[in-house]
Amino acid sequence: MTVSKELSKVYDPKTFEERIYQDWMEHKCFHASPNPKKKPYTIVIPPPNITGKLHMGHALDETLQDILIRFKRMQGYEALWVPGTDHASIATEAKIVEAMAKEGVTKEDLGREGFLKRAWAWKEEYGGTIVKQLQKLGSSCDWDRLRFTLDEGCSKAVNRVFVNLYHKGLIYRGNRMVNWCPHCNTSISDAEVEYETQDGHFWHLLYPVKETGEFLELATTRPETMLGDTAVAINAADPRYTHLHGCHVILPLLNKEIPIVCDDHADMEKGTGVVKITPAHDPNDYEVGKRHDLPIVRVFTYDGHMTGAADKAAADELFASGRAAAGEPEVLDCGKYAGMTTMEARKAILEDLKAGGFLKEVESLQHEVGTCYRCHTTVEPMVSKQWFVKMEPLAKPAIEAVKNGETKFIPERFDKIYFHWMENIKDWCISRQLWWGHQIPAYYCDQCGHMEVSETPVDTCPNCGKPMRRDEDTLDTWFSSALWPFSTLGWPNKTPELEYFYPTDTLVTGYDIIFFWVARMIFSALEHTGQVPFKQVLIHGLVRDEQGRKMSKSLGNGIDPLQVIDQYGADALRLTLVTGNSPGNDMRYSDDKIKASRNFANKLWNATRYILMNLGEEITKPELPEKLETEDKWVLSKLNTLIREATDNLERFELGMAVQKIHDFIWDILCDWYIEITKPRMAQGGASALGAQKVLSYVMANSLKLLHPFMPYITEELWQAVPHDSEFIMTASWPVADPALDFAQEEQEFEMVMEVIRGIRNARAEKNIPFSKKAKVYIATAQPEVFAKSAAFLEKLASASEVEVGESFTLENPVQIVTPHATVYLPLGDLVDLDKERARLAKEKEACEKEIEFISKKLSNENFVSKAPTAVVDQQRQKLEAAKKKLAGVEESLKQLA
RNA sequence: GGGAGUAUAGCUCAGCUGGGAUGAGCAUCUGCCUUACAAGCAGAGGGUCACAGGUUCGAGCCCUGUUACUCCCACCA
Repeated sequence: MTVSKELSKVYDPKTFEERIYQDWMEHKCFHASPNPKKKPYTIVIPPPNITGKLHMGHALDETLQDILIRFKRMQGYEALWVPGTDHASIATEAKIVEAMAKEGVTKEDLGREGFLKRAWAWKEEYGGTIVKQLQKLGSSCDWDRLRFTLDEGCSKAVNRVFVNLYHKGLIYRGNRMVNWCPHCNTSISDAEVEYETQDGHFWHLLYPVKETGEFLELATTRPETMLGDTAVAINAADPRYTHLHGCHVILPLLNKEIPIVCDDHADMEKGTGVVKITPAHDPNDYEVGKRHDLPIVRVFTYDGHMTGAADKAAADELFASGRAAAGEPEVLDCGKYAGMTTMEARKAILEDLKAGGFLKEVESLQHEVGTCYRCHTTVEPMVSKQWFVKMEPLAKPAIEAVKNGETKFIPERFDKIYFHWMENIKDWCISRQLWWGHQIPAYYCDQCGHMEVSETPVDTCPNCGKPMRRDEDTLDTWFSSALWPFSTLGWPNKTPELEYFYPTDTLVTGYDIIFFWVARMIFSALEHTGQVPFKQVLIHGLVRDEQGRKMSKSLGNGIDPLQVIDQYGADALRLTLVTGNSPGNDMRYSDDKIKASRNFANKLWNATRYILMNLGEEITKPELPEKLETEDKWVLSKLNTLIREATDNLERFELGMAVQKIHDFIWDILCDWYIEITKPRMAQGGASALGAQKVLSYVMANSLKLLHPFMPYITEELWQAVPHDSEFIMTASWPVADPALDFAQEEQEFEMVMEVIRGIRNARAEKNIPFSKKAKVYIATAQPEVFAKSAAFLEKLASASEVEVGESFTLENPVQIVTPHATVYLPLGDLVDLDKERARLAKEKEACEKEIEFISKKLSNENFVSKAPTAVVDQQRQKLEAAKKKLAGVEESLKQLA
């Protein structure tokens, strides 16, 4: 890498970010492989969808991961960050189908093979976009290990898992009530249903009772399902309907006789206490149907229309052939309604009911309607034959693993959400009526009805020798991503990577996919590898817009991270995302924040320029001079504290805290104080200047290291420019506090000088004295040695023309600034208003007395002294001492003014 | 119907498992182009830590209750 000691005057990330990333790549800085000499640290990326475009959520997620992985890498771990992408079955298939529609081509036109060919071509063309975008952020993933959920290795893992679970009886196929999306034309899992509050109606219908001729009133929000009613339920204990036990109603429009059954599902408190039962299209009714052995009559097609003669014929044929599985629904020919969409049918049926006198009234209401999380089409519950994972046996150990701390959520409160979900989990519907995905490894013989589940293709029936047909369906996308932490490391093969890097360490993800993904990884890993997939789950929140709204396509309020990077640089974006971010909480993005981050980068850039401008040729690596001045010791001691605290914060995943402290150190301690203080020394030249140069280089090198995980580009660029002792900062070692550089005494002494400087600045600012107007400073102190060498600092930082240190001074009407350790006299001549000075000092006196009273009261409290920790008590005593000293000084000053 | 989160300076948020809020950035006001940086420097003003109780020597932090906003879960016909 080229060393450029000439830095431009203004921070311009565009000139180096890309070059640095290339350099890292060429030098394989991101690569990790099993290394017995080091401890592993592993993160697997939450694989973004190949259809995806980088958004702020990704940017936050990747930034946090990159900070952790860079930190651990510098700490000496063999740090592996496994990257990859997700095939995203529904999303991708929908996208391709949409593109095809523009050309007037349908899936069916191409056939399965043709479609998949096209899908893979699409993946080759666009699937890499998101990867390039991740790289712009500076993500230090091991790109040699880039994986895809549909690649060979992941597919092998999927098949192995499916077959294993099947043979253990944990995967089964059957007719069950599932959520059906008529738009995506597939079943979806419970987790994929999103409930939305919608305005709807309660239609009160009247069903005539066959035996008595009376009308039973019941209400429904979905009248079109009435064609599939196979009973009406009442509660056995309901006195209103005792006389109807065992009776029947005549289903309007169809004139079909269906029974009145007694079931607890019918709630006497609600409405009329009568409920229609449609086992094929309502989860509750399905259960009632099972209890009463009611027929299941399907009236909707899978693409959201009313069934007709052809649908019925197909079903009838299935029954006739004897191949109908248990629970196979019958199908109704809906006659005049056949072929209508469910909404059209609703309208027509209501009209007919009204005409027949079966519609009593219409009531408006708001209710929760299940919609597809992909397309937000209203989900139709349907009985359908699907594959399921039996969850209860898998959930138990997964709950246990979090309970006993093998996997920890950060913050902890997400435990509860996880437990609640796991404890109430239902079987997971994993089959999807899609083509883009892992095809289910099940084979059927149409001749004898035999089924084989196998990792390898089964062409002929082992039972009767006839050809076998593979299940057409594919698996839920989340089925493969559930295996991600181990499938990417080579499982089911016993690879060295799996051996070394697994279980992984930290999973970083948003709280929105705990159910979809995190929970499923945990039970899958425990079941198939016997270990948890990761030790910690660091949960972050959403990045919202300036007004706190969720960023969304429909609102058009999304901010493109790539544009931000283009304008301000990746480092500024990263710093913005991590600053003030605390685990589990949402954050707001704002332009002001990004500008503040960019400004910090600029500050750091210029501080480095200052160092370089003053750097002696003989300094080639960061090293300390033999003789350290008080201010050197002060800054080094502060640096030690920073190293300890920032490291501690990082280890506890308090990334926002860590970066805040590093930021403050660089800006306040290093730039505003230490650099300023070196200026007189630089001007002076000689050993003193050289010493300052060395300390500056040393402190800067360490600051850059500490900041590197957060702002990798700028720190690398600057590292190359300042004296450094490692080729790349990203592979340099993490700073460790050196106890030899703890200087408590000098820290305190220098703080005394700072107190004086602040005091003078304050007094001058109050009186609006311009910086250029210098004034002589007299320091009266009991510790003259502390202030002996401060003249240069005071001249530079407090506009002192000259400094005199002594035990006491008598001057004509000076401004007096009192600190606990000194009284400063500023002879400002006409600028001093004696009355105002007296008033100011009187106010200070009052404040001191108040403070003394407050602390004394505290210290005279027996309980406080005996019960509070000694450190706290000592601190209070010190404060009291300081306040008393200051009071004495103030009183003395007042006396002089009197 | 259950559960969770949030409530701290005008705005956006920190506050490390209790020790006087020197809180931070932005915004506002004052003065400075002090040769690294005006994307900067030095200052100032600004807070009953949502409300009411309780525990404690001591509460922004712990407990109880209340209010407001947000989110998640749930089969209500």
